[in-house]
Amino acid sequence: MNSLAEKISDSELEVMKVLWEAEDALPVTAIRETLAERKGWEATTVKTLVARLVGKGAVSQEKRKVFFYSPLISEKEYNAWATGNLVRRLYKGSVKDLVAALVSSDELSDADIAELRSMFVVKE
Amino acid sequence: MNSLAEKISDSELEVMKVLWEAEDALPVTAIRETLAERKGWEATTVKTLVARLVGKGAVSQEKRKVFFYSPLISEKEYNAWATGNLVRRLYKGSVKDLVAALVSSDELSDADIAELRSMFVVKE
DNA sequence: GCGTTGAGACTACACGTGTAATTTTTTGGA
DNA sequence: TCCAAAAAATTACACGTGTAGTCTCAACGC
Repeated sequence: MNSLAEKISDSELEVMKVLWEAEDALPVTAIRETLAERKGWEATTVKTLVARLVGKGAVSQEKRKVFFYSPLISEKEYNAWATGNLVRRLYKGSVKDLVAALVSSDELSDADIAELRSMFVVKE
Repeated sequence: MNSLAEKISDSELEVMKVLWEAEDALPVTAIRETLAERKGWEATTVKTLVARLVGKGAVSQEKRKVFFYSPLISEKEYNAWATGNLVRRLYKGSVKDLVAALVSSDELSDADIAELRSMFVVKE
């Protein structure tokens, strides 16, 4: 997300998720079906969102019989960027502060904590 | 943030930060001065943001000689909520996935990792 | 008492977002 | 070849946000 793609909105993110789940490029009809089911959105709504994502450079379109769309940024990339954003916004850039906040909040189950601990122990 | 306060925008968050840093309620002039310095904002801009925060229930105003403002939600509370949001939005609610993503991205220095590890080891 | 000054209220305005309807263009089948 | 149905483009519209300007009213100093 080297400033290539502008900010992705909540609704747009839902579209990205559909594209990320697919191994291949998808026609808008496929996206639309998934999102009709998942979010109850109308076909034109989905079209609008896809168009905006293309405009933002987050999705590419390829003209076959019909337009096929694929993500230009990966989920990993986007998540890392968005998470970094949060860390900067709320924790002055300190990832440690973020994790500390998570640990000290009630958001984590004991199982979560155990898993985290094992991550850090195992992790070289 | 039991739906008491609606979403706080980026600019509004800057105001909240000023209020969080103060131990006491602040008149708008104080907020304004800090933000003029910090962000270059005009007095009326700050007023607007403060008013919106009051409208959202995130800040209370108290009439003294002049209005004094104090946060109705704490930084901890807000951060926990916003972080939880991110976890839900991007990591299907799995905090572990978030931390795993952080660890496997290049966002963490070795020192960060070491600190995190010690957090988990010490932490009962 | 009256005017100046600063606080607060009201207004502004463009751009992004959520959510679509309507219009136009293709295209495959009769 | 011409039409219907699907795909794409264009248009819509209200609400939130960033960023202020202007108007009004009260209080303090002369």
